[in-house]
Amino acid sequence: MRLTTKGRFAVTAMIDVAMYGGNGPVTLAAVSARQRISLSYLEQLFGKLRRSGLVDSVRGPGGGYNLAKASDQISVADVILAVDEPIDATQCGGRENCHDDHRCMTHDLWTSLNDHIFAFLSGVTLAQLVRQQPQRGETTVLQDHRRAPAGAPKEPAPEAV
Amino acid sequence: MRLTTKGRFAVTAMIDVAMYGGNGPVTLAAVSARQRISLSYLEQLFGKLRRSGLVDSVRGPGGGYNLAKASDQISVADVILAVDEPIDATQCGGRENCHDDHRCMTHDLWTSLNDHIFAFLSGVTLAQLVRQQPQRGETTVLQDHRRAPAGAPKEPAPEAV
DNA sequence: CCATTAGTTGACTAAATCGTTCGGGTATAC
DNA sequence: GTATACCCGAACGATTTAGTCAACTAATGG
Repeated sequence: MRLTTKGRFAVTAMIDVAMYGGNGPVTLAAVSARQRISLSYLEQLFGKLRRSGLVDSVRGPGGGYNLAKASDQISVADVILAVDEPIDATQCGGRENCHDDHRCMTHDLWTSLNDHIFAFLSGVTLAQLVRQQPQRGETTVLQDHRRAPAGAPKEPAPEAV
Repeated sequence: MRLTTKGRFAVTAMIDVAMYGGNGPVTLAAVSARQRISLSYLEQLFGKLRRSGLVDSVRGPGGGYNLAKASDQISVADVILAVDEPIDATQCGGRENCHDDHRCMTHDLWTSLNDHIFAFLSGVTLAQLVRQQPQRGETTVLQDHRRAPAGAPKEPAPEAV
């Protein structure tokens, strides 16, 4: 399980679709405007989300994206797995990587870690996240994931662990 | 909390120091040879680990690195935080990023996520990891984190989540 | 039918990060 | 004073990130 900003973008966009998808498909242009994510980047992400079966696309005017499943059936882990490719192919028991025939020392650690994080993220659904949102009427901005400019004052954000 | 292979390298190396540091400092050259990590990369990582107070260095012949604290006082989270810079400076309550005065939608999600992962990694100490290792005599290879070659058969590793 | 809307695809880019290599320093033990 | 080992920084190729551009296809509305 890799954790980058890419997954955050995808989750943010999916929440947006979940929130605004009540009446008809949500267009990526609308998501882009609301969440300040580049349209083309969203296209890339939703291409993966669609191929992973998390969203359905409707082409033509009035088209856009719908969640393929109910929002309580889509977990954060699903979204992140769809867009973030797996971190590592080095399976220790395997062939080329671990030389000699020694067993990988950190194998158990990372297996356990991955399992734990995955379990946690699998337990968080889009529905839960939507429910947490303050239901303001119009364009609720989620979060700007863009990196702060280099010269910005660097007070440590408590959540930026 | 960012999760990349960089942190894995650092943890692997720290486990090596914990295991072989019984009698005197451990040289990075030895770690490099045992764990197949580039010496210069180790130097970079241990520079950060030293500045974070996780290891002490001894210069000159017979020198090397010692753990600055007992191995049960150093957590995986400590190591990863030392070498992996924080993923994101976008603190939602903040200035430039979230426009208007809306609160960040995913703020709670990522705070909770970070806390959870951080708590998990904080609970895993080097001592626990060392204890898990099969105590073979000589050079126990931990794990080769290098990416598998492009053409390799892509059977999905169960732990590569 | 046909123009418009909107998804789909692919190539291409700048920047950042990753892992590594190189070349020089500086402190210390022998 | 020389070998050892930490220390520092520059540079590099490969990969990932985030974003742009352009061409294409499908479906709707008039």
